[in-house]
Amino acid sequence: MENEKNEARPLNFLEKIIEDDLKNGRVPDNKIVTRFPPEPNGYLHIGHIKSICINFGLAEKYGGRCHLRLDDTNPAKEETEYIDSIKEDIKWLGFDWGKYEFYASDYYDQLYEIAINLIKEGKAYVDELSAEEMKEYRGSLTEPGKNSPWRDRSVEENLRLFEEMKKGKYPEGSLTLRAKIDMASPNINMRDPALYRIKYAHHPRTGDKWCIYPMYDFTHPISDAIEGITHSICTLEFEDHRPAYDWACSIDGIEHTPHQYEFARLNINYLLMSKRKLLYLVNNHLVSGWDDPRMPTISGVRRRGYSPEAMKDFVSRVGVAKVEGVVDYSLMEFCVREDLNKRAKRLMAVLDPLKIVIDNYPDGKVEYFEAEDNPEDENSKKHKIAFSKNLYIEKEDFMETPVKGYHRLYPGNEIRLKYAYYIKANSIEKDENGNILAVHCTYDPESRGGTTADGRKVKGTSHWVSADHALVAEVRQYDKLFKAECPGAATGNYLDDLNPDSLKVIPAAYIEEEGAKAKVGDYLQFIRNGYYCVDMKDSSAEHMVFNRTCTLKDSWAKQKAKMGL
RNA sequence: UGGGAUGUAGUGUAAUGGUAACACUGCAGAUUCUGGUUCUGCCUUUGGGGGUUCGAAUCCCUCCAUCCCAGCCA
Repeated sequence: MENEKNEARPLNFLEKIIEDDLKNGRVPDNKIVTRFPPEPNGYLHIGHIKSICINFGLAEKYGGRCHLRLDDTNPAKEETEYIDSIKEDIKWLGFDWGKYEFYASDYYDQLYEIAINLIKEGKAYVDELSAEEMKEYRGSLTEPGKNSPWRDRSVEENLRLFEEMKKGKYPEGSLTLRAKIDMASPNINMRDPALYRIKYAHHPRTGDKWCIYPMYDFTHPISDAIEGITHSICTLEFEDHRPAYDWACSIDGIEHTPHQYEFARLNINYLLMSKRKLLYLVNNHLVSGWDDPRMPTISGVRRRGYSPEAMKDFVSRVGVAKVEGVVDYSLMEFCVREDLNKRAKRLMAVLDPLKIVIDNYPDGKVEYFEAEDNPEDENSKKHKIAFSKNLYIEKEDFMETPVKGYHRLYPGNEIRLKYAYYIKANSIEKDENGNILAVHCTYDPESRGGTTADGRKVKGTSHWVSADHALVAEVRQYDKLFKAECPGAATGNYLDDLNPDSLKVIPAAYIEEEGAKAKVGDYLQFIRNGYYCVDMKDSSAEHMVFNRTCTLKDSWAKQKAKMGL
């Protein structure tokens, strides 16, 4: 099913490059090797799904392999918790790196040796410039930089200093090891980039073994080279680093030469993908955590009830290119709905109840009707639904004085209760303030099962539950976290665009009994209400909690809006 | 103002010298025991200006717009 959809798609620019490389024998053993290299400093988000799908997807498609490499070169920011969540998220998406799990820190010894050789070749030096001084010496975007006064130390002195740096003789920030490239380069990344800095931080994997840590521009290309990566795919902001990447790959002793390619990262309107901003939301309890169902994290969308297949379909539809754009949220919702429509089990749930009394239905009588689990599935199973005299329907399915175009229940109008009977509204029971307490109806016994012998049609079909049989559960109605397409665009502060209605809790919704069987991971549709899932954290057998994954398309709501209602 | 990149319907992505298309959105209609699904139709596109060519989204020149880069972050 998934493959059919992908087959028709044209090649993206990376696939073209790879096919060309393969065709021209530029790939060792004709096996491409890619890698997904997250820094374990936060939770993966939807943007990472694109990168994961590209890297693992390309490897799958061309019979190569994809490495998982945790880019752990900055112990100040990285934590084991993040490593674990990253692995879980990739697995959830259905990708498997097998034995190819690596850490940049696996290469610390090799990197150190390479640095020593660089020094010996006069291609690296220990600098004593402070951070501020280094900034000054770097020049600006328009002006060239100038050489550090420490640039021309002897090899011996550099070797000694670097050795001492490693041994912990110097405080943080006092010394760096720098590549000797070109302080006048128009590309700032080539103005003697730092290779190593001193950092007295506990590393999640190497502990306190090291107090000097290699920088990205040094570590990444060499890690790629060591692992035999053929196509090192990253996002656009690293384009400027490609010369540095190529510089590192050309260091003596590096035999394998990987190549870097850049694609545009995924942006989606109404969503924020910045780790810093997401972290703020978490720390300030504006959401319940990284896995809050409103978060654009992988753990968030998982808990929200999106399926990995839907997310993969989504990024596949977005495509891969070098144009920086913003994808419509509606495309993602489309993918989620399309996926869920095919797989979600249908249940009837009344979220905003209006009591219905079927006056001509015998007291205490209970009938069971059969409901299809999924009408989209030919082999759908069925389940039973209890019907009785006292029912609930949605409040919005009844109007005392109907507006134009309304074809649900109103006095004198006949509708169908799905799978059950036709009913007609007779009278309205109100309290002293005029609030409706119940609507009294009569049912047509001839319409049993939802159709009549005379073949007459009704325009409305409502879902319902039997008041005496319903499961009472909590329902969390999630909506977009931000109400603006580009949060913060108007005021400069994304918090101003937080959607105050992003979560509405319904403490006691009525759900048909079958709902009690729902488990974490099940995909559900509450008929006419939306797609739902069982909350993986807060739901229990005694107190079930359902999350709204997304709404159904609602053309009636649109029509009403147009009429100004 | 230095360097690097990118401009194709509202959005995303194809078309690499030969009829500009696919998907989403939007709009209209049909079907429907979910105002869902499904089906049909409609809307709208090559940033501007030159040039090469029988022919340009595609090649050349130029202008414009947008994004990225001055961490001892990745």
